[in-house]
Amino acid sequence: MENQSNDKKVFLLDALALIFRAYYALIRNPRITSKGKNTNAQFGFINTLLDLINNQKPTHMAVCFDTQAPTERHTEFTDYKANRQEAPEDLLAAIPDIKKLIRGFNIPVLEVDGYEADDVIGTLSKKGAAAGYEVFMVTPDKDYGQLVDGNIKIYKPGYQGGDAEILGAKEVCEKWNIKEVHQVIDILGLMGDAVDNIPGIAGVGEKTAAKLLAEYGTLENVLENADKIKGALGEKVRNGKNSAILSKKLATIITNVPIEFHEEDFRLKEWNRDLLKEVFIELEFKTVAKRILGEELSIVPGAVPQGVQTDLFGNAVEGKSKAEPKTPKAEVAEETGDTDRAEDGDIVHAGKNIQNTAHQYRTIQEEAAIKNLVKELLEEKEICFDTETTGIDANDVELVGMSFSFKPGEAYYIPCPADQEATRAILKQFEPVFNRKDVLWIGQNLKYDMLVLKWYGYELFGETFDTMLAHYVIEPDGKRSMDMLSARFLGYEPVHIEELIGKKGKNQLNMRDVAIDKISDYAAEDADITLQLKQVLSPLIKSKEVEKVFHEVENPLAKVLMEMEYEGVKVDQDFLHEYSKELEREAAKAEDSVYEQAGVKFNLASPKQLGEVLFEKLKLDPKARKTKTGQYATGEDVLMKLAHENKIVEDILAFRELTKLKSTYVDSLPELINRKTGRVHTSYAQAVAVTGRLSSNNPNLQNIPIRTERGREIRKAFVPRDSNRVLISADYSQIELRIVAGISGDPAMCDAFKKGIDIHTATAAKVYGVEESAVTKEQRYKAKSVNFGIIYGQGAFGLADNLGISRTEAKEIIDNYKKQFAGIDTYMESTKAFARENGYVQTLMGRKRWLRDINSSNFTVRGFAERNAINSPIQGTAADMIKLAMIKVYHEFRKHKFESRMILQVHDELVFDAVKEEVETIKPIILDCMRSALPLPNEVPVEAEIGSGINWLEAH
DNA sequence: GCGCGCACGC
DNA sequence: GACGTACGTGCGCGCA
Repeated sequence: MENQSNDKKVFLLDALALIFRAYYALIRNPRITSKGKNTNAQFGFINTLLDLINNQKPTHMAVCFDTQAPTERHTEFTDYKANRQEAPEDLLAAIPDIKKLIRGFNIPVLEVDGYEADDVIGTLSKKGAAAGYEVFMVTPDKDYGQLVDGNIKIYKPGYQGGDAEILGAKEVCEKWNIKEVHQVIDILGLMGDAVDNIPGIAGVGEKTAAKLLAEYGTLENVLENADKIKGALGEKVRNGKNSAILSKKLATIITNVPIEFHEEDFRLKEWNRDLLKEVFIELEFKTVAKRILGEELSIVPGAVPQGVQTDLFGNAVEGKSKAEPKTPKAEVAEETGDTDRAEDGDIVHAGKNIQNTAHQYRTIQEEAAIKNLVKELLEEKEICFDTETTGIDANDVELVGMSFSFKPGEAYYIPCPADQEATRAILKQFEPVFNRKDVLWIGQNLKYDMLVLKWYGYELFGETFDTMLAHYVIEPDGKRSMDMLSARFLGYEPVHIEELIGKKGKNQLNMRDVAIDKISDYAAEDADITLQLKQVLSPLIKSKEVEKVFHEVENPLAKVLMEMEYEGVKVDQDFLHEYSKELEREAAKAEDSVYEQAGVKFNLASPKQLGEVLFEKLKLDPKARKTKTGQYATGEDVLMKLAHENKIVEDILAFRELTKLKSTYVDSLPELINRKTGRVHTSYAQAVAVTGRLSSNNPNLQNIPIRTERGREIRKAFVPRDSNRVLISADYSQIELRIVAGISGDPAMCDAFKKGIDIHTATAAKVYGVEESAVTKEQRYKAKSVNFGIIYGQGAFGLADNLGISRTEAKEIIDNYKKQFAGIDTYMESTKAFARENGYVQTLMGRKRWLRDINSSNFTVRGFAERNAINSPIQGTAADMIKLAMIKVYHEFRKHKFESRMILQVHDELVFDAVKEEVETIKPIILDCMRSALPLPNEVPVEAEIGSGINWLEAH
């Protein structure tokens, strides 16, 4: 389309279709109850219009308004389903506003009674092209049909002009490269439910329909010969006759519309600014009005009003505009006057460009030179330290070199030879430096470097400033590789590691294989950059007011985590081996049973194939849900709904569970056992989860099964390292709810915790207005779900889904909950208000999460931000608390010189590999550390439970 | 190599 | 049918 000159284009907008789409987007979401002015109908229309004007700069345009709105055809459509008959009323309500907008923008209107925009373009295909114009039609999906040589040419979804026939859906899909049948409907300018009716017969899928059409030629022939069609199919065809005819009528484009093409009728004129202003005020489009009218934006490219960069359905439109879109971040900064953002921007420019700055990187190998360096390092107050190693698993690498930097632009690299004795000798010379207590160690992900050192027997005693963690507390979302941080905060792109060792893959080199002078430059630069990053990030830590969580939580924790990773946990290989065989047998049994019942062999592990078998071959559910990629959804929730009627589903679920357990846990764990220690050493990611939680990988020990009988067995494989030890597990009880109670100060909930009443029972008693002793199991279960939902900021919809109850009932429960626990409702509202005001929310330790979308005018985006606003302080405070507890436990253990070790953290649980004689001594210490780590407001008590046993399952 | 669907934890 | 459902990691499939 690029080669089309603008003055040869005419754009047609089907206003009614646009409103229709917006309207359905509205009513499909039950949470949208607003019937106010500022609805999606108007908004969607203006978005599409502005998008078009800004991107395509048409000189000629017309709105094709289906004037008999709803026209005969639209009326028929809404009759398809009785419950949608309310549609036209609201639709009509929006029309006057749309008309005002059209007048404001001074767009020519084509009013042709009783015809669709489709018909108009169909007709113009015969008449308009002669005038030398290309006619484009903007459909609700913003796909274009182009008029070429009197025919409408289809780009992406489009429609066939002229005397359009209804094609078999399959044929249409093939012809226009469309995956989903419902898109055909969009193409034809119709809406949703007619999906089932292409070619108009309910219950006849596209494949069957195509077959029928191929056999009889036309739809009319199919219907005429309906009696000859055998069985259920014939029945369906006969029953669906009327809707088939209607479908065809709906989709047929009329090409004899009484309209003539006159160039001047389509030419765009000046906007009527006064009228626009009036309409915008009326519709409360304040932001749009300000941007369109307050500034000279008009239709100049590069001046796309950012406030309307969402599509018809309220989704953010990315990269559609030729103008460089501002990031949402920038937008927030602008709207809230967030000076910190501006500060960030300044830093990029204020930062030194290392490339242009004289630097001195030196490789230190001679003993005398090392002595000199050590002497110097003993004097410095702050030292940046970095290691180069042979791999990324710190528990299984050799040191290749170390770099130090203490002055920007200067750095030293000390190569360490493959001969480990020689490397040890070099390290020995640095021992006094490592042992310094009066030094601040600076590094990027120091946990890694400390772990490498630990394997060589050294420890860093000084305090630490980890640039990765600094960035984590400054900006918990977003990426933070060193290259990225350098580019962003120093304005410099460092040498990328792939330039040394090649792209990742089987041919990637080992650091050991790279020439020393090459590594030296790279490694020294890393230390230099990290040092400079510290200078930049340090003031940001202060200005963002996150010193507390940074200095008191994250930095000290890194060392604790390092030690836990170093210790590892022993797994019982024999047990897993046996269990693997058992799982294998059972999985095979379930698999065979599925094939037998399905009557066909396929790959059961493939959701795609399974979906086809279940819903096409076995036809278990004629209304099977599909995923966004067009596959049948076969998730657990979907299958469970079919479970009571079909034994095959049971077997499928069993197969899923068994193979999941086998592949993810039983068979993988032994492969991650470290050769040196015979244990698995997980790695904790300290700067990944936006809420402040840790995450665990290689292996992930935070998702070991516990829910099901068979899954739970796996916990038996986690054992103490020798027979003189046991495992201890200590976990917080209802910690997140206690935090909710504490920070909201809700008297009812605080009281329940203070009295030590089971919180879900207490909740049920309140919500259902009964005595605690009279609460039924079901009431407690429902109350538990509500409590759970509160923590996640979930609404009635999610609750209903979770409990399998109606949304009405869910809403009732929630309303009652809010009444009984008014403090919680207030907390949720005030948290959202705080977020709107400040652009962030925070935990008790001052850990912040910035919510740039909290003031978004898009309800979906804003809703997401609002849920985060509620959830993050809760989840984050729980994360702060256990992190503080871990630091406390670690220091207590060191102080008492216990040999027992903390080895795992699973969000609200700590696991210890404990020496038997110490068990009774350390249990109260652990509990005390956990309870006192972070006292909650309003005297809400913090409780923890503890147990021990010969494996993790028993300890729990 | 990557996106997706699915499933495990808290 | 499409919209949404806290925070994570990892597996196998299917496609490029």
